[in-house]
Amino acid sequence: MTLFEPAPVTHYVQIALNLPLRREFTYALPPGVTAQPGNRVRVQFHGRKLSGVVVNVSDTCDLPPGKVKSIDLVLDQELLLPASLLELSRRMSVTYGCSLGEALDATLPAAAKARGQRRIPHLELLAPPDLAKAQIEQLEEKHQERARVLRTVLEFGGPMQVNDVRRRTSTSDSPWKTLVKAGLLRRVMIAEDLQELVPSADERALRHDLNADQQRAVDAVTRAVEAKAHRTFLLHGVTGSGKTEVYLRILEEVRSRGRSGIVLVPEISLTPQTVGRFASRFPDVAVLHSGLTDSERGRQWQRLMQGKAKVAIGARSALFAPVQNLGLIVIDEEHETSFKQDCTPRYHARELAIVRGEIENAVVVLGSATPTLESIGKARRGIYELVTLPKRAGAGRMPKVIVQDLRSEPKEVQRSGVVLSRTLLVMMEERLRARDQVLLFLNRRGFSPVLLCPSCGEVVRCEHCAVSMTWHSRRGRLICHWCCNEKRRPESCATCQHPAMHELGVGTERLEAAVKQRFPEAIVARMDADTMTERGAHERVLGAFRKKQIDVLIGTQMIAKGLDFPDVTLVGVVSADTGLFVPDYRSAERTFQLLFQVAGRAGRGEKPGTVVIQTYCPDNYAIAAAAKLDYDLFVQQELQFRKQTGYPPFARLIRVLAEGNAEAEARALLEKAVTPVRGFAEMDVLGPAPAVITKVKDRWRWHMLAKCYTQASFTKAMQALGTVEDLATRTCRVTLDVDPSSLM
DNA sequence: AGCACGCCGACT
DNA sequence: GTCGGCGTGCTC
Repeated sequence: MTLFEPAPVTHYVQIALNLPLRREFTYALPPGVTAQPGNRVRVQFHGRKLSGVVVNVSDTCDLPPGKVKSIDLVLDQELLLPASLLELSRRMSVTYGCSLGEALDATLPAAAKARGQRRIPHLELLAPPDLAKAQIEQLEEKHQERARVLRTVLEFGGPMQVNDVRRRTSTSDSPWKTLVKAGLLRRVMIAEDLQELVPSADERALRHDLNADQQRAVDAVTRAVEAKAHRTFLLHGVTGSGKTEVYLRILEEVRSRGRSGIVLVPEISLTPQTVGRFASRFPDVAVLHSGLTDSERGRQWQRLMQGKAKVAIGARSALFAPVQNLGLIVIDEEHETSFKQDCTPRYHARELAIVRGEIENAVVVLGSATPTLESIGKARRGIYELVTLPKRAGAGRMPKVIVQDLRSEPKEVQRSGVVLSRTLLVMMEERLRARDQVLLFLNRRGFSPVLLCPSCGEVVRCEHCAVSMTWHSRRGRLICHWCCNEKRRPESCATCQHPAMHELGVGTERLEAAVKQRFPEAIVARMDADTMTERGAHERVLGAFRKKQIDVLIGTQMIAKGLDFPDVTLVGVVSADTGLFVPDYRSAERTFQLLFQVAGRAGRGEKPGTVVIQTYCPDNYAIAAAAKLDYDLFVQQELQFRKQTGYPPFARLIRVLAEGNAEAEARALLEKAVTPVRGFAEMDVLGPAPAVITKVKDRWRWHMLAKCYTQASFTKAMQALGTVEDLATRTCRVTLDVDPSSLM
């Protein structure tokens, strides 16, 4: 027994809250309560209960004592955020300009936040379908939003998540609430759709023997893992070169050394097949995806933290898997845009993976058949180590590519609207006769993107957005692809009263009609956002295509990636130029990538494949390089362009976007936002300028772009721009976007 | 982000 | 005379 009781020491904790406030708050720990950095706690904040994360603990506090409150309680002691993930969140907040609390919120699994079965609001049709249809007609003229919401739920054919409805119809809460009040819809709480991602059992990843290139890749990465130092590898492997087998072997090596691995795949690749390939080799895989219930995700988290699972696989957010003793992070298809989060915190999982690799001395492997210029640029400068798989591993051969110059088509064909060249038509006929299958790719939905007055040249524009409206013939409406606004097709030109409007350009609807007319015997199906509104439509169409119940499949982006059908021997790219003239420094890269990926759909089986690329610009370097399936040729030219213009990989971009009800307001706000970075060294500022689409949903948009040529100037710019979001007013919003994925 | 406080226009 | 618009400021 000591003579003096130790004086009760009050401990203070710094708490990060999930609010757009770029600072932390100090709370006191009640006597007897302990907490450490990484603990989640519940606190009273400005009259409401919030949960936050402890980021620091100290014995002292320099705030006036009356100001400091005590924390309410420490939540789930056992789910302590590891120090490395706390550090990763810090780096995220600095790099992407969000608060630490926001970064931590992205890092913690939605799972660990609320326990138990989560119930999600859904909307279902209450009125009989006939009545609903009649109501849609009625609402169409006066209440567009309500009509859209009702139609979307009707077409979906079952309870649909409120959030999905809002996203699909581009509306707020009020239209569906009004429909609920009117008794047409009902809001039901449904336990989260357990789309359990059961690893497909028939997806046995057979242990293929590695070829020399694959073995070299495995050895190189394994050596780096062995060295326990951070390194980044860029695995450049053509389609079908067996990248997955390489990942699997490296993971085996990682696991056999008692270390763990994380595999990130693009959202669309997170399927039972993909997961099955990993699960069949690693029984201890933890699958992290959006379809998990909170409690299930919490369980996966526990398994990883306790080291019971050593491999985590998932989309973007699986980067934050709390694995023990991390050895490897794989980013498959590193060029995919879904690795960039498009809401706060706007982090890029690929870039953050490298940060995590640095923090935890882990190796990062970026894999792709068409690496981004960012990654290949770093590989060329020796920042990443390049490993190539130049040959296809299995039976498939690279397809033959034919470039069809549309300028040489007869004028009457060009004028007819749908351009299907003679070459493509002849080949389609031949392949269909042989009972092979054909894919036609056109990255534009609807019938025609523009309705033009042939007399005065006016086009039908959206009243709410600075874009033309797309004519959708099946629905018989003009639709704005930015705000979903619809309207009736005008009988005559609104400006000059000319009696007929001309359909300019080709979308998938028009293409479908033309193909059906030209090949009446063939079974033609279309896959785009308009035909895929029903539940399960995706699987149904792809299933039918696999069973060869469909001869020609027409589609947008949706069919460009990952489809693997052995009887597809012809792929037609109807218009390779569609994305080429979008005012974005990446338009050539996107075009090349898309063409390369689409070409990869042909000749996946024994039979050789052919790709026909139709274009008005056969000499454009992106198209010419894609036609030769020559990635290096494209990169060589694109790097030159990027160097001249000062874009990535020669700069890191920061975009600031202001959106306001009046153009002047957005502009003025942005002028204010730029001032702190004007005249900085080693960087350039473009703008303020109107955004490419300068008005969306009646909101005017201005932006600026900071091109930072060095790490130092980037850091400095972020310090200066860190607070721009605080300039926002009630009517004008400001967003900061590092590594922006779109400049529109 | 939320929420309170506070200052000027159209309504019982 | 009050109800309510949204600008401003603060949150340990």
